[in-house]
Amino acid sequence: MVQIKIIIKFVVDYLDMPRVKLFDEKEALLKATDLFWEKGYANTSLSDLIKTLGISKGSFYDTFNSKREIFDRSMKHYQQLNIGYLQQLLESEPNVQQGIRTLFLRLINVAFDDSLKRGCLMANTCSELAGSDDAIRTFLQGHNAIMFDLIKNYLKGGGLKYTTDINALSNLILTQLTGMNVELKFRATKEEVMNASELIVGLIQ
Amino acid sequence: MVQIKIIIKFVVDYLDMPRVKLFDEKEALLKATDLFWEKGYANTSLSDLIKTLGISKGSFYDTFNSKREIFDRSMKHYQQLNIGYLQQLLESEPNVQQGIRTLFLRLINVAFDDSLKRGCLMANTCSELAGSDDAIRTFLQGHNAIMFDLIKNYLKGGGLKYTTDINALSNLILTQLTGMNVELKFRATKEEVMNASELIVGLIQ
DNA sequence: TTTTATCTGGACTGATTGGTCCAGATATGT
DNA sequence: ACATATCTGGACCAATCAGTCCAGATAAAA
Repeated sequence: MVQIKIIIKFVVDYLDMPRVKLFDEKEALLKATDLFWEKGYANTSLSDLIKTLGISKGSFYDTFNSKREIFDRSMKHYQQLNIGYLQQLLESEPNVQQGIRTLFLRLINVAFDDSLKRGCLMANTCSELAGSDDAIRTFLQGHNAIMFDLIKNYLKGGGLKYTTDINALSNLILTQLTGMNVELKFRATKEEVMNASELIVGLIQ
Repeated sequence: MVQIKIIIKFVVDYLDMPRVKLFDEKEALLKATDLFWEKGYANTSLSDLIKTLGISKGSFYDTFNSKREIFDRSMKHYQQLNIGYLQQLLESEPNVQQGIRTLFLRLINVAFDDSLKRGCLMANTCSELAGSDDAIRTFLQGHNAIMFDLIKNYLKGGGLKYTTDINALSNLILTQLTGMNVELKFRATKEEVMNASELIVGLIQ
């Protein structure tokens, strides 16, 4: 730690560095993520971005280079949040049936209570761009594979007695989550979605 | 019929109508539907439209008034196709378990073999616009209700012995179809999707 | 042939797009 | 005080956006 401080001091001395402090780049990325999540890629303009991030056009391009680049970074940031959230949820619930039930219920509650009806950034982007953009398609494929492994390994560790095809069940759960994220934009009540997801929960035994 | 011909002749005489024939409006609408389906609303430009429809800008605005209006008509046209297709499929299969299985399999095959990866126009529009456009949200809600009734009544007529909650099952099927339509844009193989849907089919007994 | 409505293609509008550039303001370590 | 890198805000760019308008071409019934 002392060594690092010495190195930093040396570099700073060497460059004679003024005005070192930047605006908070992580905070800006977080705001951008929220914006893309709400409006989609095409519908988010650069003037939207710099207004929301609270920085100037110059700083924006100095830091993020292009609209597409900050979008890619937003996607990765959102992905990390998503994966971390799922990991934490599954780790805290040893009963796998109850774990998946909670997964559904939390999504329903969060998505339904979101007045902006944003759904899921990954699902939205899949609908908007995966059909025409190879890089996006590959990224989403990778993300799905990660989510799949998390669910599958979780179920595998649950000592299920009657569930024969854990791969199929994992895919079923993931696809249902995707569908729910889309449909919750127009749903009037939570109950029908809850009842449907309970049918899947019933398969976990 | 004779009366109608007389009325038409009278109207034509009265207006002294020249150049009666229009370009094929239905065919143009079909092409527009395909285009919105492939590219989404925002990403479809007016120059895209008139190029694809093969008509001039003047004729376009004479006939369709605005980009939004032809989009609404495209949505309704797509909806009719969708509903008609589902009705026909269900009517032709008395065994409800087999009927739902066929529903899944056909979607998987059609969506997977679509090189344009268009998914479903309704699902795409839901992701793009339902969060911010009240009219679209209401329309999609209505469409979902129609699809729900079709599935529910179909299942109800199947004399199922072990299926207790037909409402929940109908919603489960619809949400799964939505999720599949989204995810099939990045899926590499059909099999995993098929195996997942078979778990739902297994609930129909 | 005349009449008349449709159709075409392009000029045009004002607004917005993503992106570049830069002069001047600002802040920080020396 | 000075040197210097960051930040700002706006001018500017070419391209595109949805939409308007219209003169001239076209075609069909009379």
